[in-house]
Amino acid sequence: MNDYESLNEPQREGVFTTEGAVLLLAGAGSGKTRVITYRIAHLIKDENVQPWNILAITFTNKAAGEMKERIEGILGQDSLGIWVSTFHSLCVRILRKFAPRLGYDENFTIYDADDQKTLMRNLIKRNELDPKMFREKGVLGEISHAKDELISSVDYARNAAGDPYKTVVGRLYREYQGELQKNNAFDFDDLIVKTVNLLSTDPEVKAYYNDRFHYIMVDEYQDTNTAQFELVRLLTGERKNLCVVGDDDQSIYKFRGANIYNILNFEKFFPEAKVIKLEENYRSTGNILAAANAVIKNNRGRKEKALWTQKEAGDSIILKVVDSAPEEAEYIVNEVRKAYKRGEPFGSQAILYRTNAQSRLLEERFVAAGIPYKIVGGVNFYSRKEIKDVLAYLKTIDNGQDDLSVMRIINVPKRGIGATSLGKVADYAQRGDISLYEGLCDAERIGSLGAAAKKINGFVNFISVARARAKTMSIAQLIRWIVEETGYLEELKKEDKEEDTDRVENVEEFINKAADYDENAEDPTLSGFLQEVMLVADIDSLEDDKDYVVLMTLHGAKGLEFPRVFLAGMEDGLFPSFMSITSDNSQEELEEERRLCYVGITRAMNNLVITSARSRLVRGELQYSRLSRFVEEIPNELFGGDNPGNTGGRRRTEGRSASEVLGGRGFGSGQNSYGGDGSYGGASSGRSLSSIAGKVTKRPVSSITMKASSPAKNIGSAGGNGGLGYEIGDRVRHMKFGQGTVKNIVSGGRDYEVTVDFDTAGIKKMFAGFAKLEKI
DNA sequence: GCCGCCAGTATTTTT
DNA sequence: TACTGGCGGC
Repeated sequence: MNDYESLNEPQREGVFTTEGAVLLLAGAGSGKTRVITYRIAHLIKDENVQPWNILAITFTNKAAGEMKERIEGILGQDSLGIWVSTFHSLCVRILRKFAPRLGYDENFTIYDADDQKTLMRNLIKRNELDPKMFREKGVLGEISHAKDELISSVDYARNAAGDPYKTVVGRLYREYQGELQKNNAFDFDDLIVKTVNLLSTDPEVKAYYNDRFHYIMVDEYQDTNTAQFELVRLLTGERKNLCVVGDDDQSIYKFRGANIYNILNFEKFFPEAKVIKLEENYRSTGNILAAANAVIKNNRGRKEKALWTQKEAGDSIILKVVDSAPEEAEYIVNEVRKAYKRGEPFGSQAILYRTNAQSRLLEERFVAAGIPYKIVGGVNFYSRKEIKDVLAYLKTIDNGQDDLSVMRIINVPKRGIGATSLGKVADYAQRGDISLYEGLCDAERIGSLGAAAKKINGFVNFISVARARAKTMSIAQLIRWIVEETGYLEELKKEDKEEDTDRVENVEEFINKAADYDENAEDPTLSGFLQEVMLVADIDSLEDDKDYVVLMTLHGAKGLEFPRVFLAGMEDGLFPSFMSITSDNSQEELEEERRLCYVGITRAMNNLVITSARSRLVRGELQYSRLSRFVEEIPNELFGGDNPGNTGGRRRTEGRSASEVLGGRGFGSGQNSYGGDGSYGGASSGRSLSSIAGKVTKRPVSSITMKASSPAKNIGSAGGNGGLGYEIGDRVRHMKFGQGTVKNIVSGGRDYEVTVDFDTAGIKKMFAGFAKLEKI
C-alpha cells in the first residue's frame, strides 16, 4: 500500500474521505474502480476497520468478482469477510436468513421472467380476461414498475381508481403476489422490495445489519432505482457512511426503473454530502474522448462536467457506411482480421450493437472467417429449455410449494399425465388450500382420477426418493441421477437432431457448474445453488484471459474497455431506436439513447470504428435508413479522410439507388473463408441478400467454459519476484493488451503490481496475480 | 393424451 | 423471419 502517490488529487480525496456521505461523480474511464478498491484497502489497513463491516454493491456478479480479486490482490487474507455483491445477491443473502419473518421459508424459489409470464398467463386465464387486452408482458411491466417505486398492490389499486385498465392490473398484482407467496417464491423485483419491507418493519433486523455494515459503497449508482435507494438508505442507518459512485451520463437503465434523480438529488437526501468529481480520463485517446464529449453535450438533463485526457489525439475515428447489413458484417470481420495481423489480439477487439438480433449476421461471418468470437447476452444459459427442466426438478425437490416447477416437469419426460388429470388435482388442491404437490400426494383419494392416480404415484415416489438422496449426494450427483433415472437424458440423446446434441452438452455443462459449486461454495446447499444460479447473467461468463472477439449489446458493455471498438448498426431507427424517436416523450428517450451511445464510444481505448448500413433486413423486410443522428453530432475533423476503406469524408451520403443497394455486392475481392469449414464460402458478390440471410438456421451455442478452480491468487509470493518469471525491462505478452515492456514491479501486499508499457494499449498497471503476463 | 400444423405476434435494452 | 400458443386430428 505504498502507492497512493499514483492517484490524482480527486481520486485521493475519494480514497481518504471515508466518513459521511460521499458522491463520487466518476466520468468514463476515470479510474473509479481503482478508487473503490484503494478506499476499501485504506479503511482496513489504515483505519482499522474490520472487513466484515464493509459492504460494496455492484451491478453484475462479474464486477463483484473482479472487485473482490483486486482487493484481495492488495490485502490478501485481510480482505476476507468483505461483502462484495450485487443488489440481488445481497438481498438473497438477507432473505435466506430472515425470510421466515415475512412468512416465507428460507428455501424460497426465485422466479425469472419466464416463470413470471407463466404465472401471469394462468392468472389472466383464471380471471377470464381478454388476453388481447391484458397481455402478460404489459401487466408484468406495470407491476415491475410499481415495485421499482415501492408501490404495493394495495397502493397501486388505490391510485388506479377510475382507470379501468389499472383497476384490473391492480387486482392481478394482488393475486400475483398471493401466488408468489403461496409458491414460496420471489420474483427479481421482490428480492429488493421484500428486503426493504423487512428492514423497514422489523427494527431487530435493521439493527442487525446497521450494526454489521459501517461502511457502504455503491457502484454504478446512476442505475439504481427507488427501491434500491431505499434499501441502501436503510442499510446505511445512522452512521451514514455511504459512498456512491456513478456517472449520470452513463445512466442507461431507465426502462428498468433506474431513477436518475437518485444521483441528481443525492445532495438533497444527504445535505452534508461531499461531492467529488473525477474528470481525468485514462482510457481513451484524445479523438475518441472528443467524439464522446461532442455527442453527450447535446443532452440537457445532466450534471455539468468536462472529461479530459493527457493522451494524444491518436488515430482518427473511422466511419464506414455500406449498402447492406451483410456487407457491414463482412467489413467488420475483415477489419478485425487486419488488426489481428498488425498485432492486435482478437481479445482486444469488441463489437457493440444496439439489439441482440444484430449478432446473427456478425456471427455468421465470424464462423466463416474462422475467427474466435464470443457472443455475450441473448439467451441466457439458464433460460434454455433443457436447463429450465432440470432446474424445475431441483426446485421441486427443494421447495415443494413451487407449483410452477411441479407443473413444468410432471410430464417431462412423458409419464402419461395430461392436462385433464392435472386439472383435477389442481381443483382438489385449490379446494383444500394445499400446494399442487400435496394434491398429487393425495392422488389415491381423488376418485375421478382413475388409472392416472398410479402414474401420479410414480412421480410422487420419485420426488420423495430424490429428496432423500439430496441429503446425501452432492448436487452434481443428484442432477446426474435425475436425468438418468427419469430417462430425460436418454430422450434427448435419442433424437438425432443437432439441436438435441447441443441440449445434451448443455445438461453436461450444467452438471459441471453444479460440481464447481459443490467444491467452491462455503456452505453448499441445494437452495443456495438454485438461488445463485437464478441470479447469474450472461456477462458473468466473460473471461478476460481468452483471446476471442467479444460481441455484445451496448448495455452489456457498460463498465468494460477494449483497445479497439466497433460500433455497428449506427442508423437512425436502429440506434437511436425507432421506439425512442416516435415515443411521446421522445426528448427524454433520445437522451437515454444518447447516453448509451456515449457509453459505447467511451469503451474504446485506441481505435473506434463506426459502421452503418443503408439497408438491413428487419423481421424479414428490407428497411432503409440514414446514418444515425449521433454520428452526425461528432465533428468532421475527428474522422480520418484517408482511412483505407473509409467512405472518404463523404459523411452525408444519401440517395443511393435501391437497385444498387439490392445488388448486395461485396466490396472487396478475395474474401475467402479463413480456416473455417468453408460452408459459407467466399465473397457475397452476386448472391442475393435473401440467400445470405437465409443461410442462418441455427446459432452454435457459444460455449461457456468453467475454470477448473481457483482464480490464480497467490502467484509469485515466493521471495523476491522470482515467481513471476520476468523482470523490469523484459518483453511480455498479455492476452488482451498484446506485447509490451515491463517498466516497474512493486510489491503490493500479497501480490505484485506490475507496470507495463504496451505497444498498442499504452501504459497499464496490473496485479501480476491475475494479469497472467507471459515472458517472450 | 399426444403430435403437428397454423396463425398471430414481436424486437430495445436486462439484474 | 422465428417463436409461441391454440386447435384439430389421430
